[in-house]
Amino acid sequence: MNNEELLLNKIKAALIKLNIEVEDNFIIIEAAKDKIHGDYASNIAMKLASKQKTNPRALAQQIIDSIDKEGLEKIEIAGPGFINFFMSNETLSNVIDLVLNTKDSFGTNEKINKTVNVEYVSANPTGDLHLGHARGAAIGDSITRILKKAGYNVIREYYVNDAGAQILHLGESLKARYFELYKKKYDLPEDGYQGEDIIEIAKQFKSKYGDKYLEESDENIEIFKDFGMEKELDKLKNDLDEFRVHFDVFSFETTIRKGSALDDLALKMKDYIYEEGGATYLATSKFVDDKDRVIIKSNGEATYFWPDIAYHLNKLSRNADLLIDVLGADHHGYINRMKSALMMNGYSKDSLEVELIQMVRIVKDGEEVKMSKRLGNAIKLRDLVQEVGIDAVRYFFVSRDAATHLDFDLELALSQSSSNPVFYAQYAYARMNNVLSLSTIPLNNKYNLLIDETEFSLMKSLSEYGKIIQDAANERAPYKICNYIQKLSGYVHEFYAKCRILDVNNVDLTGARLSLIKACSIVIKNALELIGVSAPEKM
RNA sequence: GUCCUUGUAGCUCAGUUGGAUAGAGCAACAGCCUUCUAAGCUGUGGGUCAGGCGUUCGAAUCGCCUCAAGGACACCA
Repeated sequence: MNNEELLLNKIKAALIKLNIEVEDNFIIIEAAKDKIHGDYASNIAMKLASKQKTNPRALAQQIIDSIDKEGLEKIEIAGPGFINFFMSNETLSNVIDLVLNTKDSFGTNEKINKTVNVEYVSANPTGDLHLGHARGAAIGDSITRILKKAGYNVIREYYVNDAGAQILHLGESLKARYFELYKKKYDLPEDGYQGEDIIEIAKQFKSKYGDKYLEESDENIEIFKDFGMEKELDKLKNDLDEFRVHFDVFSFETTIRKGSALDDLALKMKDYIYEEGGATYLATSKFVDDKDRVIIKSNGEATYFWPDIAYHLNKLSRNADLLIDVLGADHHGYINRMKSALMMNGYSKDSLEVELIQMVRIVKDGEEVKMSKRLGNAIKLRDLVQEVGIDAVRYFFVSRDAATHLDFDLELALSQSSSNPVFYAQYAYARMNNVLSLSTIPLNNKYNLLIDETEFSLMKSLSEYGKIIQDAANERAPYKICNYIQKLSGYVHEFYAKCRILDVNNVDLTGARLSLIKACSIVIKNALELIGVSAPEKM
């Protein structure tokens, strides 16, 4: 039990004694900003005063009178009616043993019987991942790690749109490059891909098939499509793997559309489908969309929306209680459209949640760098990782709320300067690790010797970890983990600068301090893992 | 025009779901290494929380209006 929970239970018990009933989440315990106000504070008396027809300070006094004071140094009423709690040193230090005993599972919440399917990246396998994908990958992956830590069952999923025009262009582009290798001409489509990678794949195609597919006719295009996609997808998987982003399931549009799947779906949803001007519409405006959407164009082709509905239903049918899509911010209009379609099938509006990732603007020399995937001159994830390292890229991309625009300053990212906050945290970890490895003094639990202000800051900060994970999970907000890491690392550096840890003349204090920094190193490493950043033993 | 996101120190951003004197980092300035890693620490300066009105014991946070920036509003993906 952490300090907040301890106090919450105490307040709850006191309120019951006073015959006041409240919901658990009505009671708020917050860490005091100023030491004068103790360690923790609650505004419960002020929140309840008007309901109880009394004044806040009087109610606060009543609560204090009936509260169990074990583990507390003292309790005070302050200001308009705050109750300030001063914890005993022993209570504060409990967290050290808790961390040392539970190790990596510290901060893990009890299993929640809920399965969340998180879909992210889902870039078409027609080229390399660029920075926009990278932010989605970093955030999506971190969200899955945090949700798992918070106790959810998580399915990490990638959707491949392998049935559309883009893959056809890929096949044609590959075919053109393949023909080139035999000095033959095959017209590259206008929207074809020009990247170098296609030439490379063409060579692989040649070494596998030789000159077997040199006919001009379109009949063999499937061979090129499949081959190209497989190679491109392998590349994406490799890049993502290196970026520490992994998936449990890859779903393919062609599989979703197999056989009569879409026709069956149309039959099932027929009450909401109508034709107008040659096109087929879905009446999404009957639910939460502002207008109806085309699902089959007048030329007979399905829009992307239509198989996407089948896909989302497929995900839900696979034992998922909640779907989270991590998408680019340009998909804003997509949200209510898809929610409406799911509602038509009896799911609630909240069965789908979309995390929009705002654009990454790339700035160089004070000017925005535009990129184009087709022209092959985009800044690739792979290149960036090579320049600045995986840790910096991953940290940088999740360090802010997904909904805010991110200016990625190339010079800043490419220069390995100390302004990168990831070093601050890793350095804190490496320092502690270094001390632990140098010491021959055994760890002990004489925590009553830990009385420095910086030591209490560390203990309180450790105690907060579980709540931070809960918050980050509930709000799908990895940046909250970053903020926590910065705060805890800061306390570590302060402590390190102020308190000498190793002292052969004071084995008791040294042992207690070693226990404390061991606990800190466990939590920092753990928190860094949640955002996919490594914790180096040495720097 | 409608909708979404954003607006906090010179810059980049936090702000614990409405709490006490609004905080970090970078940048500037002044200090701290014969002792565990100075990629660090300590201190100083820096604010009309875009603006206005409202809600209440209490607002950066909630509501309405105005202003500004970016994005979305396809038989594109």
